[in-house]
Amino acid sequence: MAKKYWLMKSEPETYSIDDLERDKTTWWDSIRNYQARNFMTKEMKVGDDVIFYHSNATPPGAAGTGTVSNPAKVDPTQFDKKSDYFEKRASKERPMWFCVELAFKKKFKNLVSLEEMKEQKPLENMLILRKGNRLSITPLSKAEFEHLVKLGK
DNA sequence: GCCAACGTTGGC
DNA sequence: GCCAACGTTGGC
Repeated sequence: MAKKYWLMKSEPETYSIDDLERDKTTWWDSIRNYQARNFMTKEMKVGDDVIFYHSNATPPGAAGTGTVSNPAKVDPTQFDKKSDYFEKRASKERPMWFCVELAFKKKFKNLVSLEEMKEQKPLENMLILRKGNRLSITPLSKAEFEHLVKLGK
């Protein structure tokens, strides 16, 4: 299957592109949204390219790139009673939530702010720009991905 | 299976 | 801190 492209949101106060650069890879756990989960379990493949997006930031925007480095596995945080992400409906036999591993690729020299993205004709169909969109993982076209990389250089 | 209430996200 | 948008929950 052809390589896909994704945009993954994170609040930099929680986990930023700098954290990913330091860690090299991270498991994208604690996702509690069915649509995002289904992207991870059904559509994301090792080698897919990812835009790392800073939400709830000043300013919000695309901060860098990564790549999917491991396919979806069971998200361990759903079994941790002390975690905010504990899921009482889940069991080891029937886990509900999954996570992929993301590897650092590049930090953008220039953060591509949300404001800048809105001005870009080639990006006008991006889901992230749609008002009220809260989905933390969204698919991108190859052209959108490449345009963002160009702007970030 | 509908839908109102509620909680969360995220830009501003 | 406000509020619009949207997903989820739960009563019926």
